[in-house]
Formats: sequence, structure tokens, C-alpha cells
Amino acid sequence: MFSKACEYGIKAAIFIATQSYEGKRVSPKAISEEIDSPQAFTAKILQALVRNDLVTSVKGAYGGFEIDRNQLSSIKLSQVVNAIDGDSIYKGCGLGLHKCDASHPCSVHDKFVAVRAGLKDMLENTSLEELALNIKSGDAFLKV
Amino acid sequence: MFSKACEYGIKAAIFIATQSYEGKRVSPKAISEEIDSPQAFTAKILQALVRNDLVTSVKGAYGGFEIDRNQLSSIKLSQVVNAIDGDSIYKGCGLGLHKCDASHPCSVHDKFVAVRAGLKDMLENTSLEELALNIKSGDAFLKV
DNA sequence: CTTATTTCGGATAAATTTATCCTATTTATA
DNA sequence: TATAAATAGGATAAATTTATCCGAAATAAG
Ligand code: FES
Ligand code: FES
Repeated sequence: MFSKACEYGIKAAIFIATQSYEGKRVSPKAISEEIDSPQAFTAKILQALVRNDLVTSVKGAYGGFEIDRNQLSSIKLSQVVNAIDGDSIYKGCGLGLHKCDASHPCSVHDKFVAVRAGLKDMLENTSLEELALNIKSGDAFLKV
Repeated sequence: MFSKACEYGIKAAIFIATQSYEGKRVSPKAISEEIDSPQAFTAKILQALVRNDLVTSVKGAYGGFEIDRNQLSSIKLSQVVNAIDGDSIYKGCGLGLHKCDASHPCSVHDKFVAVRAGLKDMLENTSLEELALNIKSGDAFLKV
């Protein structure tokens, strides 16, 4: 469904969110340990999140990654996915036609569009805050 | 969403279905031209469909691929997807946890399971016959 | 039986994704 | 200013997916 990079990116964003809740910055090392991902690869993905203004990075000593607490509720999963995997999951044809187009639809277009809309809706209506709280409460997990 | 192999497999199955409707067998060459896919790679994918008893192959002169007309309505898209991509799209965790498990859920589990159920339902309730008829009527397309 | 045709299947190559390594740059603190 | 700590980013490697090639096996027809 999502690329490995995107899975790591989502989990990293959620973990950063849980720590930013308490005003803590986190390192790629801490992140990769917490979400069980390769450190250097995760660092690359974090850069993409920074470039897309979803996460703030602070260089130098005592630096790290953080998310503005006031933005935790407004940052949606869709933005994280879009920053890493792009928008093909929303816009691309399910059977790989050059573009998804109702006037030249593939065989599964009508049905696929409906499923995709459900996914889009889910991603656009799920905030990092919500996911971070689920982790903090112990209702959900980031690894294993 | 689906792998390239799976996209080709679905389109190939649909094309074979349209031809089997008229009692015609088709070659990998004809298939790859019709669905705009690499021929040798498509041939490999067809073998997977044959192994899974979704498509019948006839070797030798005047051979080719075909689908029993009586089965067109009972073969579902889910079977084609399953033969090529396996069942991870139904069963796998959206964030890559080792298994999707309600007692140890990832952050998006509840919402993801719902989206996945929609996809599963769609695939399990769409027959090759239905898709083949859409192609024959010109309401849907296999390439471009 | 021979031949032409066609799928099967193994080996290999190219492309993409995933992962690692190392150096440069930035920055807080002493 | 010097130093240590930390992200940024380029180069490279490994793994997986996608794609190609070629000979073996099967089969219909002459
Ligand atoms: S054209 Fe294929 S999903 Fe819309
Ligand atoms: S545990 Fe992640 S989707 Fe179910």
C-alpha cells in the first residue's frame, strides 16, 4: 500500500509528535530505535519531511527533530504520505493507465475511485495529534 | 497499490476473458500488445495465473491462453490479485508491523482495516465477466 | 515421424527501492 | 574562538522488482 519509506516516515512523524508533546527534540538514532527502522535511511526520510515543512530540524549541538505543538492537530497523515510517496495513491490509475480519467476509464475505475476516496478521506482526517495520543496512552504501537 | 506485475496480470486476465467469450485463445504477444505491457514479463505473470488455475494454457501449435467461459462469472479480481501479489494487501499492517493484530495494533489499525475491507469487498465482488463486458462494450479500456 | 508453433522455465540484465557510509555544515557551549 | 554534537547531503552498495533472452518441452498438422 505504502512504500517502506512512507511507513517509516509515518511512524517517525508519530514518534516525533509524542515527544514534541513534552517539548523534547529527538535524534534520528532515537527515532529509528523507537520505530525499528534503519537509521541512515530514516534520516533521509526525515529530510523529506523537513523539506515539506511537516517537521522542524535544529542543527548542531542539542539539535534534533521536533514538531510545533500547535500544529500537531492540523498536520494530517495525508501530508506525510504526500511528502514521501507523492499523490499517485490518490490520483493514479489502479491498473497503471497513464492517468486516471473518467472519460477514458480502466476496467476498475468506478470501483477503484470509491476505495481510493475512502483512503483519502481517512488520511486527510487523521491528525498526528490523534495518532500520538494513541501511542502515549498505550492503545497503539510503533513496532514489532 | 498493486505491483506492476499485478496490474499486468489483471489486464491480461480481462483481455483473455474478452476473447474467451468468443472461444478464441490468445498468445502472450497478442496480450502484451493489447494491454501495452512487456511481452516476456507478461508471459511470466501468465504462468502464475495458470498455476493458480485461473487461466488455462494450451501448449504447442494453435495453443494459447483461455478461460473457461462457464467460469468467467465466478473468477473474482481478488483471485487474480492474490495469485500475483499474495494476500498482504488484505492482511498486512499498513505501517509494516510484522502482523496486523487488533490486540497489538499500529496507530492506523482501526481506520486502515476499514479501508482495506472496502478494497477486499470490491475485489471479491468483481468478476472477470463483468470487467470483460465493460471492455467489449467500449465503456472501459485496457491501455493508454 | 517430422516440422512448425507455442508455452515453460531457468539464467541474466536493467531499473528502482531500500539501506549504508562518510564528509560537510551548522550551532550551542565552554 | 575552539570544541563537540548534531543534521544535510552526496556517493555507494544491497535487495527487490521489473524486464529480457534463450533453449527445453509439448502439441497440432502434414
Ligand atoms: S482510470 Fe483506472 S482507476 Fe481511474
Ligand atoms: S496493525 Fe497496522 S493495520 Fe492492523
